[in-house]
Amino acid sequence: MHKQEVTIYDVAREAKVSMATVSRVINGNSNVRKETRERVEAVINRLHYQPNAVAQGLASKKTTTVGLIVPELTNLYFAELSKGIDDIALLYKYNIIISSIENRLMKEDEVIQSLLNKQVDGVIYMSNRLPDKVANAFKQTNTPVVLAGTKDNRDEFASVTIDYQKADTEALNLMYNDGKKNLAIVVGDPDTVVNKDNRIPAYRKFLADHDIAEEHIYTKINNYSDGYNLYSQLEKDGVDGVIVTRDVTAVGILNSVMDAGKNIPKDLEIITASATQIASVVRPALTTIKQPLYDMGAVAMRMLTKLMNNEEVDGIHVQLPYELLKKQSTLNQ
Amino acid sequence: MHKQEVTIYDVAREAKVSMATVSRVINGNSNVRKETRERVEAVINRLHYQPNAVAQGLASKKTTTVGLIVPELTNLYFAELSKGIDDIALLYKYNIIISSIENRLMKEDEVIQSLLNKQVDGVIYMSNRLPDKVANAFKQTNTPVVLAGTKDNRDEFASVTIDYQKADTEALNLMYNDGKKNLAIVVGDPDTVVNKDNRIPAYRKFLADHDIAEEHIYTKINNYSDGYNLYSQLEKDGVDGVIVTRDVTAVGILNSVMDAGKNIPKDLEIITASATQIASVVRPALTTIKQPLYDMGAVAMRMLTKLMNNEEVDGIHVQLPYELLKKQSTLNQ
DNA sequence: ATGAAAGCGCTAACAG
DNA sequence: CTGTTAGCGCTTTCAT
Repeated sequence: MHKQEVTIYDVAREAKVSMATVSRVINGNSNVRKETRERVEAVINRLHYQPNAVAQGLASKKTTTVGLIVPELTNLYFAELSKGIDDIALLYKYNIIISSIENRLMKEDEVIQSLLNKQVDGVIYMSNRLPDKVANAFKQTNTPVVLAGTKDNRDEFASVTIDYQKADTEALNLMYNDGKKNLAIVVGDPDTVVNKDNRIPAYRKFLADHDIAEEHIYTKINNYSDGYNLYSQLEKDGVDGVIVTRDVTAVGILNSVMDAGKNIPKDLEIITASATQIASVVRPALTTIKQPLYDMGAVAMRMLTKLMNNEEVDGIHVQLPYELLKKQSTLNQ
Repeated sequence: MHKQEVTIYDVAREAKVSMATVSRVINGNSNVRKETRERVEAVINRLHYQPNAVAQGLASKKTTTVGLIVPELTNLYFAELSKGIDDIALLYKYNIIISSIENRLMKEDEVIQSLLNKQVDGVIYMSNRLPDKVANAFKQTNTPVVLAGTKDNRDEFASVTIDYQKADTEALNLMYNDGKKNLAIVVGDPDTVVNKDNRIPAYRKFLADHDIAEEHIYTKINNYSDGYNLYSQLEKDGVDGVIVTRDVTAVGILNSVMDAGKNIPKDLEIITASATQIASVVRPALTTIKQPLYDMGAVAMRMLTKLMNNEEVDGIHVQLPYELLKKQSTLNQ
């Protein structure tokens, strides 16, 4: 970067006003006479002046930039959340610094620290774990944070989610009513708040409520091939209905079932807990708990703008409605 | 953002050195005596000092931030490119400001201008169109730009791509050798450089070389349902082999064919030109021109780091090798 | 090897 | 409504 060619000072000189007035014009401050404003604007256009956001940031202590923490870039679940975030960010003129934390090159807290050093005004956090170190960094720098599509057991961070327990219960119930009694749940990391405190308890409660003794919880099933390989186990365990948290995992199971010459949904019903595009284009199409991902992102970002401006927010834990979308991987259509 | 609690000045005072020396320590300048360095580092750790990147940016005129322009967030093609970019960016300690331009709320050049105002050190551009206004903005601000997975007819911007003409020719040839003589090409925007100057010419040349008179070029087919709806037309036109640029579009065609009770690849062969995960999990799996998306992103970002540091680059137009990956949507497996 | 001092480009009291 | 004056927190000559 070379020295900036035209600065606020040049505009001031050409328009025969002080920098302060130019600054007022830029920032839409109403305390400027119409004539003056127009004269300044004319000069701005003539010189093609563009304010230096870094200097603005240093002087005003606001960067109009928010950080986005995402576990993986190549996961449509986060991409769809991000889209909602991005639209609202654009609306409120915030830029987004995105940081994926899947990379083991740098530890998560270093990634977040580097974000904080950039003086972001706020953070949307989509990872399903929030280590103490990271939480402390947020608190120390007094940076507003909103969790999107995930939860934390500390109550202090705002969040936007769905009612995972209710959704899972409803999904299990659907399969149960289809006559499936040997139900299973397939998750990735069993220790995340969403899994440990919501999904798995809901599953266990369902079993208890229906006097089912045998529990089938499969953990650390993270991707397509994990799903594909899991089916032989499911078959061995006599599972006839399964709820899967990641849809690409569900597709792995789906393909495995079909390759084994079995039938979906007759031999196995599948319900996936996140409805990204991938769940709807495979055949048979997957019945899903349709989370309103775009809206969740949008609501999270909107809430963040309020927190950044110290506005009132009514309730920092928002739950949005989901929909149980019946497709071809369950019987009762 | 409140006033920063601990600044370089505090560290200087506590360590009994000048700000200049602290700055040298932070930036790894070797002109600091070992003892002094250690004393300063001790204070930095004790006070938990973190440099303010905004102030650094203003003073040094480098923000260690790059801009990423992406057409859509929810497209795995760009997501996989982005992952390669992100990994290399992390390696060289750059942050990424991502801007999607799918949003019609703000015009593209405004989005780019806002990025430039943030004083990004460079830009990776993934949109398939580069308007004059945008190109001029890049030139005026002297910001290095690398196009990733796309081309521009101006020769001035660096790019990382594959040889689209060669790839398409090879794909067409595969289908031709399978006995398919009524070949078609399906694209989105027909006026992008990649389509207009590469894919479509390659298709036409193939027809000419094989004395095929009838041309089937379908344009503005952008998404799953466009693809799904297109099949009736393809059938009417007697098309028996098709090359599709977007894989989700290809999946639309695929499902439409199957719903019509036809067979893939017997009745229709499909080759998709971008191998994202979605192409590999559907059944039948799609034969694809496998672009090395991750590598393309990584190479683009590496090249950008060189441009930002005024280092030598040998050739600003890089073509990476692709692979024609035969799956179940073509006969000759 | 270290320090003093002058900015980087802008905002924000404060005064008038 | 407008100008003056301090900074914001850091880097970077230029001396020494």
